[in-house]
Amino acid sequence: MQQLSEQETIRRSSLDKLRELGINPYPAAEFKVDTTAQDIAQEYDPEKNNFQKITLAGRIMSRRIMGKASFCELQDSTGRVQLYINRDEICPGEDKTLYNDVFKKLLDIGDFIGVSGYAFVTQVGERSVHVQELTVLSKSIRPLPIVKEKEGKTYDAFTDPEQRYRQRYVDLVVNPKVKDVFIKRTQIMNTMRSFFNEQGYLEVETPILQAIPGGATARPFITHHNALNMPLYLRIANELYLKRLIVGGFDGVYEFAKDFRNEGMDRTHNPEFTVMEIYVAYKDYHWMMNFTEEMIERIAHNLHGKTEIQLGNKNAIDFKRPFRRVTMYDAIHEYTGYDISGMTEIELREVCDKLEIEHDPSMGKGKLIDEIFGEKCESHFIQPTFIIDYPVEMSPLCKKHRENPELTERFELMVNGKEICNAYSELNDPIDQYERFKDQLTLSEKGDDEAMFIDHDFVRALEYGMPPTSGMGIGIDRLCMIMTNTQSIQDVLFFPQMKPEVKAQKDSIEKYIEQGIPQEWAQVLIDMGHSKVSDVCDIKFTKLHQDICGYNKKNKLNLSNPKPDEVKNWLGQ
RNA sequence: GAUUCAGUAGCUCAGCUGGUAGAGCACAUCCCUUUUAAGGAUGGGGUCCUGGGUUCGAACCCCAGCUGAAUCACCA
Repeated sequence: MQQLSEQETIRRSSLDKLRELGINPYPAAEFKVDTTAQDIAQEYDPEKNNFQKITLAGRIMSRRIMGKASFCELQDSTGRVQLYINRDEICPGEDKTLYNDVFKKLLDIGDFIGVSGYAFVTQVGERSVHVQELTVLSKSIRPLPIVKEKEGKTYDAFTDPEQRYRQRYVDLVVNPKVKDVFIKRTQIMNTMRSFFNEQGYLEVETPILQAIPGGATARPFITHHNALNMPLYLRIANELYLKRLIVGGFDGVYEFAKDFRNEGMDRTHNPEFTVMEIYVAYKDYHWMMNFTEEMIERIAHNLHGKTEIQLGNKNAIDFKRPFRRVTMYDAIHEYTGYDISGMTEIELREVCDKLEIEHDPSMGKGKLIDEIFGEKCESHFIQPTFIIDYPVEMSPLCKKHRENPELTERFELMVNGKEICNAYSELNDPIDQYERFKDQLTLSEKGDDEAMFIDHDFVRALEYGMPPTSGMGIGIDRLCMIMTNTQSIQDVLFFPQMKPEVKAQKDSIEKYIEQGIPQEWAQVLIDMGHSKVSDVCDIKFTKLHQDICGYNKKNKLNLSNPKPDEVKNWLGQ
């Protein structure tokens, strides 16, 4: 057990004292709440004299204790409300324990309480609840960081990103704005759901553990199934499974899917992330562009009541339909001056050299074009723009362009210089699909470690016949970042991936005793922060003797100090 | 993976040129009151990230490491 801080020790002793008073600090019974902080803030009207018999519950977030009357702030899921607590009101009889001891001494910031009483307005004009009954609902034995605010200025904010992400529960309690982002995230997903459901499309679930990680180009996470004794991969996409369902006869299917990619982490990448993919039969990518526009416009509108969204303090983005549409070749022409249509791989390499774009022999035509676009064009598309008609090499699951076999019927939606959607007229020609998979195999042999695997079962499904279909995938996390104006993917994920918290390896007390150190002193050594017997033995016995005697005195342990020679013996020196 | 910056009390942070570790909030004891990041008095609380080095002396300088952040690279 780690050494407790003074504040933690005090809270634990408060816990015991509550029990001695016959108060269960963790009661089991339901506590019936009928009012929230928000109700009082929005609907309480002193003239109407409403909210005169109410019960609410939450955490104590601040206290101002005075003689026989106190104020504290109660925070529930909707916000905060001030409570006025009067000694003689909550303790009508002779026994003032509930106020003097329980409220004033044994309760702390962070504790959950339930209160009953009536709403009123204080002399300073703040809407408050006059408490008549107080119930302890749950004791907090670890102090919360205290954030205070006055006139819009925040004091002592809980800001350390590492702690905020690792202990999101604390972040949520003390930084109320954090909650808003996550509420909006759910609103965004709900808007999409109802948009799809209105059209009669079916929300489905497909496997996360896949024998062949398909549907995208990325390095997967690998795991192992013991009973089958075979490797399984966490999905990098769900595309191939959703298309199988279109083969099976659904007209429209969609899934909000957690995908996993074994790649770097940064402001826009988390190893697990959420993608929504939708597939609709008998449609093409033109239809899908219109559909996507309508969806995005509706999301923006439902969230903000308008289609314009301020990003940071520079770009305002307008999601009003229609979005601009630019072919990839035109985009490259626009920003580099080169017309690359019809160019061979060798010519493309020359263009890359002139533009000072790095390339290596493993890159095919598609990858080269992708590099040029990514390097020179992508960042320019701030307002929502569909980039359409990608080269065939970089889109192995996409149908060839109806007019130009070098291209595919694909679009990506760029917003604020970042891609958020990807969509195709889906490739449904099984023979073409098989050939494209084989091309991927060649790429992989050339050294591209992200090229796709061949999914023979998927080809078999296509052989049975898939109707013309258009599909679209959208990164929910990045969409949320744009829609909530946040800069980091960690801000839209409750629990972003972190490096594990490092815990020093500790030897147990038994190991100290085995070494020959008496139990009481072994405990002292552990309390002093020594974690390894071997390390302790390396300390000079004279120094250690001084240290432990000092510790004994300082902490008033009342142990009788050992002699230096005894310490020497413990350590085997 | 590279570069830069950072790590001091429960939280936010100060600590000058190397010389006895500080403030506000939180906590404890007390005073007082329908108060507003309440106020007043007193008090407790520290592995100055870790390990080496330089020095009479290191929170501070040097080296190495750990952790985090930002930027870049990788990655749709």
